[in-house]
Amino acid sequence: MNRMLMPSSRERALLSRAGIFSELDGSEAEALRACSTVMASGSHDILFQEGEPAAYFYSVLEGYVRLFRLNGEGREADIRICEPGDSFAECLIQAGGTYRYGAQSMDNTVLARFHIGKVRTLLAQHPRIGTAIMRSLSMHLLATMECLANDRMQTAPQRVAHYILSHCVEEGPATASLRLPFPKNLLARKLGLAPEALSRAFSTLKSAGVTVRGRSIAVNDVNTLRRI
Amino acid sequence: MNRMLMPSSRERALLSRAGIFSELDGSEAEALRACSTVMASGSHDILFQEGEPAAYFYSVLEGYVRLFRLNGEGREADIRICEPGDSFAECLIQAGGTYRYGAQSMDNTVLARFHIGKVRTLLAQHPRIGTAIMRSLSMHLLATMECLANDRMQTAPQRVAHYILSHCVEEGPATASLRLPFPKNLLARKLGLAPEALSRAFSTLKSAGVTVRGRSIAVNDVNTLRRI
DNA sequence: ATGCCCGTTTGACCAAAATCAATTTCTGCG
DNA sequence: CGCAGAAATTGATTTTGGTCAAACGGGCAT
Repeated sequence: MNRMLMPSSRERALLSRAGIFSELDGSEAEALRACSTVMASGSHDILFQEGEPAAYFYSVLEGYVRLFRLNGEGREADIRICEPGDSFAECLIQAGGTYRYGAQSMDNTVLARFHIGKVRTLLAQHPRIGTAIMRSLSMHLLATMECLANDRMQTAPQRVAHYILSHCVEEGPATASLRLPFPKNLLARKLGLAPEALSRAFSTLKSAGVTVRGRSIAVNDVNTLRRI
Repeated sequence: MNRMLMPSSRERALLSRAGIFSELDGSEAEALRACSTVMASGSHDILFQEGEPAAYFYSVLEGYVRLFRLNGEGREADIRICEPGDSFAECLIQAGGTYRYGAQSMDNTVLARFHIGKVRTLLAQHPRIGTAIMRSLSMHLLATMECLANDRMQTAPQRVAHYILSHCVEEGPATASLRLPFPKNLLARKLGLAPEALSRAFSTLKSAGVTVRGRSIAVNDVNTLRRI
């Protein structure tokens, strides 16, 4: 069930996690904040479904949200897993009408939602808000294009290796590690894999020096992993 | 080899094919035109490669351009096939630096290229140019998300059926047809399939009433095709 | 300590598409 | 009209990942 939280300084601190604020000055951020509310949702809550009229775009403050498409026969595909700081559905500021995909919380989640009509109106007086949205759209577009390219070009072990290499922290001359901030089934969804396939990919990568313990992943030699 | 064409009223007519102009008024369009040049390129010419410093974004006026990613071992993936009216690389206005993918002409092609730095400067005086770019980015993002979802959720025959249904012109009560504006191997690239797989998908769809003759595709019953 | 539930792993089987090769068809040019 | 080259199709095989089922492990409640 979705619940509204009252505006407060805690809310303001939460809102500052939204990436979209990151290059706005005080008055710009205040104007955008005025179009937003902070809300909480429970794990597995549906935020919106494909085809519903689009009133808001969103930013994840805590937790995870998956964006997905259904087909008419019970199948579905994940399109994107949104993490804290990430926004989604802001493309509807310009491409209006209805939501083109569904959104579901995958955890107890706190989000900001921004009223699309109000934000659209703001852009005339605060063009740098438009710039922030343009940057956000650009980053999402590049990330989605990269995801499509990786799906089309790489095997499951290569996709997992690529993910590890992009997210790990180097420690020694060749070692690195990563702690997943979410369960492995969310990583599987992010990479467009079934959980079984992710598991098998990790198993395959053992011979390339990757060790998995729960959500902790350690890499013995990043150069070996780059050659996968 | 890329060649510059001199500004002329023919060039202006060509430029008006760029979708990005479509909702701009006279002075806005003129300002954007001033940042652009029209160029031609031959089939298979590389427009830019991944990693090169990004100076321009582009709009296809005639012909077709593919956007692609290479991996280090000779494999490549098509990310998008751009058709007349389509723009690409405008995400670099905000997400600067270098090109994130390569672009290649797939036909004798005429394009407009827009100087990124000059367009960025224009946005302060002409915020509706920013709005046009935001709209363009939004459409590209939605299209790429849809493509990713279709790749993940649908078989090859379903992807082809979906393409036909989205592009055909209804004729009778249940019949429809389509003439592909490009060779079938470009359709295969667009759908993320090998040409052999596209051929087999068309063959499978024969039993659903789809007839192919060169680039012409006829559908006996769109409702059957919708059920694929 | 035990039981339950959820997440993960493993095994087996199957389907889909890639890949490789060969053949056929189509298009454009001389 | 014939030919060459490219595009498309067809056949066979391999690879990859999905699906289904079962088992295991970890965390939480009793």
